[in-house]
Amino acid sequence: MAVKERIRVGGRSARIQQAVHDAVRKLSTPATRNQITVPQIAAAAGVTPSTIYRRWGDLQSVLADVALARLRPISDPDDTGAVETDLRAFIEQYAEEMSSPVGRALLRDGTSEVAAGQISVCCSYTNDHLTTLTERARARGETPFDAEEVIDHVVAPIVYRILVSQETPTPAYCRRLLDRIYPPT
Amino acid sequence: MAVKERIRVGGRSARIQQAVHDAVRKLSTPATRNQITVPQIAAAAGVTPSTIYRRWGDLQSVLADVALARLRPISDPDDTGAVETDLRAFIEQYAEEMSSPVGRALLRDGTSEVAAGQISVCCSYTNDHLTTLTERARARGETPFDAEEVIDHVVAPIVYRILVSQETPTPAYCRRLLDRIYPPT
DNA sequence: CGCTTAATGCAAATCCTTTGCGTTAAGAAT
DNA sequence: ATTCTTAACGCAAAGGATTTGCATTAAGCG
Repeated sequence: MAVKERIRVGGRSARIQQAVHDAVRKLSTPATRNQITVPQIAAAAGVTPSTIYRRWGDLQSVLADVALARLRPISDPDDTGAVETDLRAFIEQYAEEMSSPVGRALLRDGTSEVAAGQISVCCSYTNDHLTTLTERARARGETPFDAEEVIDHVVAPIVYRILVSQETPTPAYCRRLLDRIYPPT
Repeated sequence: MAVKERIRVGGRSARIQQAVHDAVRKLSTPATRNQITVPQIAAAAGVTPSTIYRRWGDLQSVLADVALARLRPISDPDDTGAVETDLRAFIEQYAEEMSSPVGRALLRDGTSEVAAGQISVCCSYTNDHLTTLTERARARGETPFDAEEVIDHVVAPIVYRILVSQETPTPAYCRRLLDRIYPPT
């Protein structure tokens, strides 16, 4: 179930959302992560379970929401001065972030939105970041990379390893993937 | 939770397993897929819910078990006589199968297996199939493809689309990916 | 300041899940 | 074939989770 759009952004509503997010983070130790329940979160956040059910729908959506909020800070990839190094830096950071237990959980929660055919937000974040890099490149007068190709042949393999085959993508592995986009001279 | 190994394979145990599988399939219309409950399955299968909980642990595991049983028939990729067409046929079938609600659910269930560092079953199926194809190629005296490269640059993008960006990988898209392994002459 | 209404709290009702215990039937031994 | 052992099952009660109706609170607005 999707998270409700919040018409009212200020005051109590925002406070409760914050309290719930904090509660989830506090309860999200690696050991207990799979046993979190809505009533637990509610108790830790000082609200009633029904509030959470009404606003988020189910546990999965709460976790996904928190996961997304937590991914947002990556938003601004470092500006290294050149598009190739920008992309390499971003991908390395992305792989490291997503490989961690937290990142992995975030990835899982972010992709487990079940309901409608709405686009996964954690996917559009990645798209946004890549777009930022290409625009930056264009502003510099550089030839930008093909974002779709990077998604298919760099991001996708990294995510596949993390999510499916349960291997950790090493920096060396990431570099090898990137060498397909920017062949070493 | 993993499905219990069944020590007793015949008789009542097998009958119930079959009944539960049939019940899930019968209840798995695209519309109702997300609202199936264990008690529903139990009722349709003519058993008590506690039986299902004890044997499978939770709803997720039941669905995963059924999904796996349903995907097993893919096991033997068609033999088209040449390694390239073998791979192309397999990938196309794989993409189609995994794009379906059932396949998608399997991928999800496969990745949501949290417990130990055990390798995901649906991942090892894929590995097995690719190994089958490479061995077949070798037996024919052909040069086999690099399985890891196929995973990274063909399978991974397909899975990423299904799982993360929620697009359907079209046959044309799959062919384009495969053209990187076998460039069109 | 008062009005309107979305969001929350509370509590009851419903449904899902777990668990203890007696029963059934599969598989092995006689 | 019969008996024995025990895994798997059914039943029912207990324990949580989820849903829902209704009263209350507090945002946002004129």
